[in-house]
Amino acid sequence: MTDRDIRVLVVEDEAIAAEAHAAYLGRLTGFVHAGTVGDGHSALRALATAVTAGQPIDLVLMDMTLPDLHGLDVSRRMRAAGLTTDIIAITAVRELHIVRGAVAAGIVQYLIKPFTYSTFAQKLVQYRDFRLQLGGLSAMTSQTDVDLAFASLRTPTELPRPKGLSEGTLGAVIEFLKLQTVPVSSSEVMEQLGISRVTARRYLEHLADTGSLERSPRYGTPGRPENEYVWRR
Amino acid sequence: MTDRDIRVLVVEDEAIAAEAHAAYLGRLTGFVHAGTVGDGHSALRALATAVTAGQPIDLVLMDMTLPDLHGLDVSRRMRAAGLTTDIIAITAVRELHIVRGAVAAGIVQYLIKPFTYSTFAQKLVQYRDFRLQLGGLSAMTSQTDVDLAFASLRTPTELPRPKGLSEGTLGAVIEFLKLQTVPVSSSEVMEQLGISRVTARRYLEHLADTGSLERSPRYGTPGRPENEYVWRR
DNA sequence: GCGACCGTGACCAATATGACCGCAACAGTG
DNA sequence: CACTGTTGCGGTCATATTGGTCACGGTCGC
Repeated sequence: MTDRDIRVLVVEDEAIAAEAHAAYLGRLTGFVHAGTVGDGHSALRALATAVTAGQPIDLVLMDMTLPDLHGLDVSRRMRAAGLTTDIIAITAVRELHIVRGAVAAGIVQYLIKPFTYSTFAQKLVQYRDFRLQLGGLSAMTSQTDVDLAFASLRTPTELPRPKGLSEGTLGAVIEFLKLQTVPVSSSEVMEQLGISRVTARRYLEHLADTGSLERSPRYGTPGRPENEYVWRR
Repeated sequence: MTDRDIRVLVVEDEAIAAEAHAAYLGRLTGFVHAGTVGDGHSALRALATAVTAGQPIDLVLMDMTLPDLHGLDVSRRMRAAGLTTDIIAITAVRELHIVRGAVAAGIVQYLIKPFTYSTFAQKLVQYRDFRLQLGGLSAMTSQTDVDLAFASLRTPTELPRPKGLSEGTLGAVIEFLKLQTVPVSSSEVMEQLGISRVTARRYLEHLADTGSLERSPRYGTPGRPENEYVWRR
């Protein structure tokens, strides 16, 4: 299913934005810019011809504010036409009230303008991972497997800093972890940074939950296994 | 938006299962069982009349195997009719290949039969939280807010884990077993994962008891027969 | 003085260890 | 050939050990 690149159609009426999206796409591996259209009806036509040409679109980057139709209407018409193409919505802040309908229309991701390249890349990489995970779904039989696949689509990589964590300490912990080449335990973080083990764990766990850290138990010694952490990339 | 109960329509052709779902619903606060239908066309009719009666359905628990239409078709027709009702799909294991289309049809959750009450409750509570979060979204303006709302809908559920077993170790053991093509013994798991034989056996036995693993004794060598385990697909 | 953040210590949980038990293969004896 | 003791290895259990977890209280800044 995903042994080839993901073909992406950009639906955006502003030429500058459309070019930016295409350029962003070019910087990501696994994606191919399959074309750009400026309004809803053109999008529907383009999707149909792509199917008849044997090169169906896999993903649509759809701006919600189009000259003829609303992006949500385009999505609904796509569904009515039987298309299962995935859609990532691009919307301005003032249109947030349509998030609700977007879920029902089968929109997989939501990008709020203006966005940076890293945000854009993050969302598309998540989508790519989701497809990869679904690709191996034939062998999956459990609720957990499906949950995991869905989760890879909709987990924010950047949680806001919860209560009990301070900016300064968090920065220090991150900085320390980035310098390490081998996994470190909470005790080592405690020693090196001069903070208590409990505090060190608070920050390490938060970073692990948000996906910045890889967490794995360390065995071999008697006693409860100790978690060790590595900075991801 | 969510200052009232969530009205739920059960679409299920087997009477026993339908009753079970309704009963489960009754045990959850914030949900109201708005009716039960046994096939796709009845579902579409019921949804339409609910709208004209001024009491629209908020959520459909849709079995995928229906006597007249496939649940996925019913979902598509709902979208084509302009309904933004949310859908939780209920499916058997052998239908897993339709997960892909389900996303595009705007299906928010996936339940695999047979499921326990706790799994059921977990999914519905997640959905309720999602609605609550969206309800307060009018004042929100950031990408993070939308991400959080979406995440509350699709976070991975951790499988129930009896005492004495840790999340990380269980995951490691499962991962290792999935990679094996031939049955492995507890000693082999011990060596490869660097854990003690006793620990390895605790996890293997648990997985075998819950049905994830096939267990059989291995003879031929001197000494007490050794159990060997295979991941069950 | 109030909230946010961190430390402390008691308690809980998960693991390794080692002694002991059970089972099957093996070898020797009748 | 049958029976029996021996041997070797994995399963089982109790215990020690260590880190994780939680609730509370202190301290610092606003």
